[in-house]
Amino acid sequence: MAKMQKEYNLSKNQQIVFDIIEKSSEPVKAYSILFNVKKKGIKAPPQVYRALEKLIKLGKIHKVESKNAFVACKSSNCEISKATAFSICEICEKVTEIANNKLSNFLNSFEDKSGMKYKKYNLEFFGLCKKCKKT
Amino acid sequence: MAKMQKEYNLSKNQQIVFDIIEKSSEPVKAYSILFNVKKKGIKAPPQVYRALEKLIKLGKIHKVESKNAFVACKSSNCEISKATAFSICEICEKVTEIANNKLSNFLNSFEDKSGMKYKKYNLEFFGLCKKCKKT
DNA sequence: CTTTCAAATGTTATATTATTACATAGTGTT
DNA sequence: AACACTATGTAATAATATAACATTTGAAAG
Repeated sequence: MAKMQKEYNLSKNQQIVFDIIEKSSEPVKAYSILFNVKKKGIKAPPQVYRALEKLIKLGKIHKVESKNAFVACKSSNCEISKATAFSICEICEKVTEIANNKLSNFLNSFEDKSGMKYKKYNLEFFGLCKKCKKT
Repeated sequence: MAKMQKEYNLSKNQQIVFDIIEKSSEPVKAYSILFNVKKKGIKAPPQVYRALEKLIKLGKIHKVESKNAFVACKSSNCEISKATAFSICEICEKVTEIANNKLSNFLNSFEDKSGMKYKKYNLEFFGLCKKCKKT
């Protein structure tokens, strides 16, 4: 049975920061993380930012640029992910990672006339989620 | 002869800020703008940020989220633009707005299973530009 | 022309986000 | 043990952005 893959060797601080982000149902800001981990001995911004940086490199979290906040990667466990797409509700601010093959195939193979080949992208869609559309 | 459309009624500060951004060949940061307009009497951050906010609303500039910097909209003069796509070179950091119908058509009509309809998107591609690829 | 209202401005202070710099400690080799 | 590499701790500060409030401007309506 396909149990979740083993957490890949995160260091102490990395694991602490990752746990906070993963447990959250919404994007978490760096200083909110910092506040929440004071009790665990992490006291200063660089400790948090260093962990965030590493977690991003590992593909375990993503930064939602328009919000300066971080979410755990849901689309594929522990894979290094260079292609991210989010949907963001403009009212309730809910952020959801989009996993859609048509979208990712299209973007991963996109080339424009500039001759630039893209290895990585970040896409943020804005609109109204189902719930907020009704009200 | 199709002369550039009249600048649509920008206020004094808005015009000053826009001129700086438009003349730059690269994305401009808010505090860089602030520094550059001190001589014109704009002295404090809110003056710059308010102008930026308005210019974004008007579609005359865009924010490059991953860089916290601002570029003039090149793809269509003076239109309110809710769909932005950029290519960003990871070495030289050159940022170019992508105007590509196939891309914009695809994204504008994209719908995912969440039932969310998107009115707006921002896409940032990362890679190596032609020049940097060679080196 | 003057009243009115919304938009824009000026100003001070402060909040939020992120990095630099440097010292120390752990971890896994050879 | 010696080495290199990664991670940690800590203080200070840089960079980005907003809040709050007073005032002015400019266009539209009476």
